[in-house]
Amino acid sequence: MRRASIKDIARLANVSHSTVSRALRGSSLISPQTITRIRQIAADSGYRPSAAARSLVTSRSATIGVVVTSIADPFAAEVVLGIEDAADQRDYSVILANSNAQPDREMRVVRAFEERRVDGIIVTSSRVGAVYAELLSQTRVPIVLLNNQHPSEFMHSVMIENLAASRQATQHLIDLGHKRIAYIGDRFGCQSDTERFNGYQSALEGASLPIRTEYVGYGNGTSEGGDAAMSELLALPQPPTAVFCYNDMTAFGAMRAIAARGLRIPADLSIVGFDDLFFAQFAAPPLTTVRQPMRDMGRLAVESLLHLLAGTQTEPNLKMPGELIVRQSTASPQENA
Amino acid sequence: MRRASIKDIARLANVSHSTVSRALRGSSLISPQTITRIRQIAADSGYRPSAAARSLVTSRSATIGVVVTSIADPFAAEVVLGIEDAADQRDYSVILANSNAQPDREMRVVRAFEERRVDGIIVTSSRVGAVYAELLSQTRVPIVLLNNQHPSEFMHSVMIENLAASRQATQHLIDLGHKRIAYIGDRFGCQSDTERFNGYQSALEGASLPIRTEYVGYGNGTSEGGDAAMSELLALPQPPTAVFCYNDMTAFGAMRAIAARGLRIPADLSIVGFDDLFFAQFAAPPLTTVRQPMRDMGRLAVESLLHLLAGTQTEPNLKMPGELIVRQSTASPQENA
DNA sequence: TAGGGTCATGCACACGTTTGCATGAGAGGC
DNA sequence: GCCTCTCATGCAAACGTGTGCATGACCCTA
Repeated sequence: MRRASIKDIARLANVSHSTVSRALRGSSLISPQTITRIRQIAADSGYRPSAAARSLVTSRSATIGVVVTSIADPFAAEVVLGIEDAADQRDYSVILANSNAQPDREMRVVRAFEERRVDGIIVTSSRVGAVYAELLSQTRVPIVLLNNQHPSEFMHSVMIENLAASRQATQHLIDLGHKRIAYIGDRFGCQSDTERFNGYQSALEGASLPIRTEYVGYGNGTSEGGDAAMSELLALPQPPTAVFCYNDMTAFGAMRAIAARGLRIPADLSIVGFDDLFFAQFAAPPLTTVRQPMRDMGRLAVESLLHLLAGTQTEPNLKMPGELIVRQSTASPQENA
Repeated sequence: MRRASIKDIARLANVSHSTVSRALRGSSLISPQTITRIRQIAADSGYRPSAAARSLVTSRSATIGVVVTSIADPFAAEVVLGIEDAADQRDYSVILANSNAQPDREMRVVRAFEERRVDGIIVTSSRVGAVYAELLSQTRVPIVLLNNQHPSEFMHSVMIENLAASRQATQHLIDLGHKRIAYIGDRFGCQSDTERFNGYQSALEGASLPIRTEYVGYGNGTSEGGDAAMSELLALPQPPTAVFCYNDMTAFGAMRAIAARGLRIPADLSIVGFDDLFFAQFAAPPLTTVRQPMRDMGRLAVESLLHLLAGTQTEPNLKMPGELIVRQSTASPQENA
């Protein structure tokens, strides 16, 4: 059986379908009694307006498309939670797509978004290159990038304040008395990595500590990468006493490599992560890390997008502050180290 | 500027818009030359068919709605990854909605799905009660429940084989020589909890071990719940030597409670979880647990839904096997225990 | 009582697609 | 040369909603 349409309601109420349309939208053209009467009938018959028909005539879909590399990435999941929450409050729906960092998949995703006429797109932590950025910019849909890894001035963005946060995290290690501080980054050199490395470097320089190239390890943002990079650092003749990691996943891998060699955290080595994933507090020991306000960043991305849609003027490039969360993976270095 | 429509393409190609429609869909009514010519023109002008217009006439939206309690829940995230992957392969899009277990939010979600005329709905790990189930069953959209907590025969479902998996997990502890084995469940007594408890009970009975009520703790599926329940177990005059937890989050909380008292895992206590969340391997020590094939369950839910849509006959209630993953959180009990 | 003004409602078109049916052009058989 | 058949294409309606404009009822004023 067909779903009830606006015309069915009109027949039941002995009015024209335009009156029903206006009544349901609360138009001031319709008398209050008619409005309540029609609304009652609509509710009784379980009427649901067709979003497709509406968007066909209004050319707005009340839908935003969200691209993540993988929703199984806890960072992305938290961001999407914030996005969906903010979208829901404004009666927007969220279409989710995983890119898996596969170029062909990215293409399909954008195409699907265009066909569905999403009102806007939010892309989180994209690592895909210039080609994709160009593709995105060609589509006429407003776009907000969240922690994007390819700077592009013409788009709106929400970013974490990488430099200041990394400097603070490194300073924390310096304050504890560490002098041999390593950094495990992301070998693909995305923007976050560059900025976090700069913060690390800046803190060391501020403390007149040397930047030793052998203390700069290269992971890939995953635990495996952190494990491998940490293993190399530990094989050095004079290993570091503290390590600042590009992100928590890298830190988890590093911690595993440390434990595998029978070393203790923080007695033998201090570790600092970045993100404050939910699991950071359950690591052994609980991980000192920089908290990214992931949900708020998601919410902010939605607000930024809606401003873009409404045409209201706003700051296009938003920076959110990170917050250092000190737990038990950091301590002063041992005397004999 | 308006997006190019099928009529714009028709004008460019000097044909009627119906010919364009058929050509793009590859109808055999249109000559091959015309098809390639029209497709070329459409590609050149960046034409994207309007999903809204199409779904208006076909009354199919190529969209499935997914309800999760929270996408930040790692279990839900993995499931959704599988869902989105399978959906993408069939050219379906996924609309994601978080219920946060709030009844009013549930209502809004279902309403939004109905308005968007989703072809089907997948609900994962729903804990909401009979009212919601009734609401769901009233909507005429096909529904597949994944690890649902309220048995309802009339709907399709994908479930983990709780009983067998729990029995196996408990048997693993029995095989290690444990005799005082506790279970930390979910106080809200959802279906998964009941089934897992039954598996635990069945294994103990098989080994002629007594079921001691003081060894049945009540968490709530979160780490806090596990922490509290474990604390009570440890306060017993004769604490257990092994604990089987309702899920990994509960196990993480239990491990924290154990560590807080200076006890060691697995020397003093063995712990088994359920889910095999990504983080289980990084716990201290890495957690022995039952793996749920979360992504495959998500994929299967999509296939089940599409069968439902196509009207093809299939098994409505699918059960997936769990797999015991033995890591380092379980060992034989100490002699003096 | 005629005219103007306000208010509530209806008419008809538009949005972009799919699809049943009609149409027109050839080709082939008688 | 006419009829029929096939093949490629066009016409027009339909899906469900929003909205500019017209319409009709009613009231008020002169």
